Amino acid sequence: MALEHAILVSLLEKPGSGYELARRFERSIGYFWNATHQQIYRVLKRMESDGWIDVREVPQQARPDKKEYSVAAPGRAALAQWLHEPIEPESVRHDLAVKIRGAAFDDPAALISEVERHHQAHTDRLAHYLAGERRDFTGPEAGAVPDAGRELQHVVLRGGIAYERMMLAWLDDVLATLHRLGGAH
Amino acid sequence: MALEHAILVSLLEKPGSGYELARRFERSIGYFWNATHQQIYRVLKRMESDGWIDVREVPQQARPDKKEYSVAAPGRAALAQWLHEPIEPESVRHDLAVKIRGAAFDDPAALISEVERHHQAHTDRLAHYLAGERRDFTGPEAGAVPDAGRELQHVVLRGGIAYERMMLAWLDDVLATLHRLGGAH
DNA sequence: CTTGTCTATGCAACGAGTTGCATAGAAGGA
DNA sequence: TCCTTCTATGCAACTCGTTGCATAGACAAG
Repeated sequence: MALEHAILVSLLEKPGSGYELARRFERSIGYFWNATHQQIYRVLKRMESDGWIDVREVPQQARPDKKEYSVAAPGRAALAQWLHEPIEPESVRHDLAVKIRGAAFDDPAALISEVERHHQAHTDRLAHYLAGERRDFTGPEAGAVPDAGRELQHVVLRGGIAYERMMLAWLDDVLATLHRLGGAH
Repeated sequence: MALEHAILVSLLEKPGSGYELARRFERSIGYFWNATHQQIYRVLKRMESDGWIDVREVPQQARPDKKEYSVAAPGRAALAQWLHEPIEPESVRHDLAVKIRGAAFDDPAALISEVERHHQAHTDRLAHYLAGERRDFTGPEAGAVPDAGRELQHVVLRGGIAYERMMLAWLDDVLATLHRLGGAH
């Protein structure tokens, strides 16, 4: 229900086409809110017909023309309203947690390689976040003049980093547990 | 796609009715995988017609009769198969992260009370987890005889605890950032 | 020269998830 | 007495999300 709002934020940060939004959702924003290009195109259509966003046809050479979207006044208002509404604790879906509890009824040791794969994925994502932090949030200007947008993007990124570190520590705990159960067997 | 599997795990841990499953999803399991009673009843129907689970009508006094479900052999097999399939890094939806980035285009200070509400919710959930851990995973037998199911439930619970602690630390960071931006204003 | 990848947009169909409503008896409080 | 809450199940309608497929030009590698 908040894909519209995620798109509004992304377009306020920088106008762009549906395709570009889809790429952003794959990279930065998608780590906190994911969406496929189909979803994005459909929602952009609706937002446009609701007057939340404006379109501009941008002709290009050597590639198809694109439609660049930017946020209109009603879209800004809709975002402001959403920001003032309370939201509920998000609904989580931890497949891995379900699998771990399920492993009690199968072979726990068989999960080890799966958990190791996840460990690797989180290691990669952490490295990606840290590289982004070094690139975008270090240097002399950082901290001198407080830019709200920059500060807020940084605190969200710090959240991503904290999440990945927590996950890695937990996955180590899970692996140790699985090895213990496998060995006692 | 894995609600079936979450239900299978829950029914293997303890058979029960749709209503009981819905309550479990509200409490323990729902912190890692949430579902409404409508979804559960619908999926139970499908699982029953697929032969994954068995039903038993249980008459009761002073309350409506219930249908107690338990896992049949094909259900166990389906779960085992799923456990051996790799799963992708779960898709996340952090509304709050979107709101925080969106606050750059509104009043950051207006988010403070919202973030404080989330802080409170996570404090409560952490307390709930810790109480559960004290209740179910302490005492003389804990650690002496390694029971796989118990150990695996405990490691999942430790994950929940680690998650809540990480969130609380991050929300403190977010609050400090919002206060800094509000004060500089 | 064909195959594959990248940009760019979109339809159609299906499956998953949400919301509102309905039933119905028992228990407990205002 | 009436109102609400709890147990227990379910239908209907709707929106959201996913998957498969299609188009189409440009470019690079084999």
